[in-house]
Amino acid sequence: MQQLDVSSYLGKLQDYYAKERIIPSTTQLSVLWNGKARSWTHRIVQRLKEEGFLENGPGGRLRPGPRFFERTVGHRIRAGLPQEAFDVQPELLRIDDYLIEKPSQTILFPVKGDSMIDLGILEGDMVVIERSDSASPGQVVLAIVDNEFTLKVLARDKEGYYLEARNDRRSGDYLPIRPEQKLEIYGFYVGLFRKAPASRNRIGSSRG
Amino acid sequence: MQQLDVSSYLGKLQDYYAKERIIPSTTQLSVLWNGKARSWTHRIVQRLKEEGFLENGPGGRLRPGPRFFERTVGHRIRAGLPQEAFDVQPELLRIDDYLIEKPSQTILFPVKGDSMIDLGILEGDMVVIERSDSASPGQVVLAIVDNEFTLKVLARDKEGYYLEARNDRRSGDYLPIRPEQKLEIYGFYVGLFRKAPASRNRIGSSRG
DNA sequence: TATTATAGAGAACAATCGTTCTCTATTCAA
DNA sequence: TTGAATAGAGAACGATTGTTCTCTATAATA
Repeated sequence: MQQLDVSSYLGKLQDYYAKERIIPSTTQLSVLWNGKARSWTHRIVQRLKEEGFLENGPGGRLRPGPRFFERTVGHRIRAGLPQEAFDVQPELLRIDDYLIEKPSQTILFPVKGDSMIDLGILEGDMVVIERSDSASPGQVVLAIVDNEFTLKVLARDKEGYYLEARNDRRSGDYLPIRPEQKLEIYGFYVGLFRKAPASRNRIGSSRG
Repeated sequence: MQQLDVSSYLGKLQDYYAKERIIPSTTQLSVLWNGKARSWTHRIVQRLKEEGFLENGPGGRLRPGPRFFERTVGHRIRAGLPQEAFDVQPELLRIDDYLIEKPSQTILFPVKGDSMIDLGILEGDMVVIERSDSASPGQVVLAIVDNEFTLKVLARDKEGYYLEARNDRRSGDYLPIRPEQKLEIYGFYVGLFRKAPASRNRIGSSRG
């Protein structure tokens, strides 16, 4: 009548995955889980699948399921915290996987200037751009204007497509850009990442 | 005498992996690469291994190699010609390595609220936190207040340490937090990443 | 023209795969 | 004490695996 404690098996598997980046086969899992029989291993795998930690990819191979990357902060470090503040282990999740859907059509771009600051896009950020010739109004796009790349919001009115900045405080400096002929779009914005410069963090604690 | 263009094969494989989170078997790769013979597929895989895009994990299975997650970084100025990428080698970057220095001491944390919006940290962003019990004034820290995690700027005055928000427009809503006893710091902010929700992108092109 | 590398087909190998079956212990609750 | 669930062993299945052969056809080079 007791519950099968699947978590110790899962823990070992997660550690293995963090190191090898592969879900092992049943045979190898048996070894990893202290040499149990393959049939038994298979049964545990079934449980992990039912609970969403594993799933079958194409070809019957195992792969991480949606819950595989979960881990609770409280459990690991602060048992006292009642809050279910679960986070994600960076060893398990690749940020890359999270941000990029079509690697072959994705390019990273460093952001210049503060024209998109209202969308939380700062100078020095790296934006993730998915290549595309076209986009919809309202989308953030990387366009080519005067032989330079520029990140702006695509907009449209009766006169056609144009580009808008997103910086209310300096809206006078960033007037809408209307192309002379064709508006050339290079791709659209799908995400960004930012490394906080140690220096920027330390800039005084006084607020304007 | 011509070079085998392995990059188109690699691109398809990278796209597949981004979707399925598995490197397929030789047989499946043959299908993915437009139905080539298994022996030929195997030869291409060998090349990808030589170049560091793939490698053999335990059990002979394929897994992503060290170069598999490299992404190209564009530069601001567009090279004069419509065709980019001639003999100039593009700069490559691995997002995970860029953001995370100490994986075992790093956690990812989802941002709640807009209290740090002036630093470009928005609701729904994932912040990269490096564990530490202490921090310097001016640093952005993840602290524990009232049994909840909160991301704020660490500050200090004659009365001691306290936490500040960074939201000028709603500064009245985010008053400095002064702990009753000890200020408990969980770690400090080293970066963030953000996936642009498709819906957020489409929110109208009109500006307040 | 002869040569060489690319691009591909097809067969064959032992090894491993996931899965299913039947058979024991052990443990715990009714 | 009985029954049922857990925990595990072991054998066996056909399918798929990675790999290695040998054999063509094409295309570019020397």
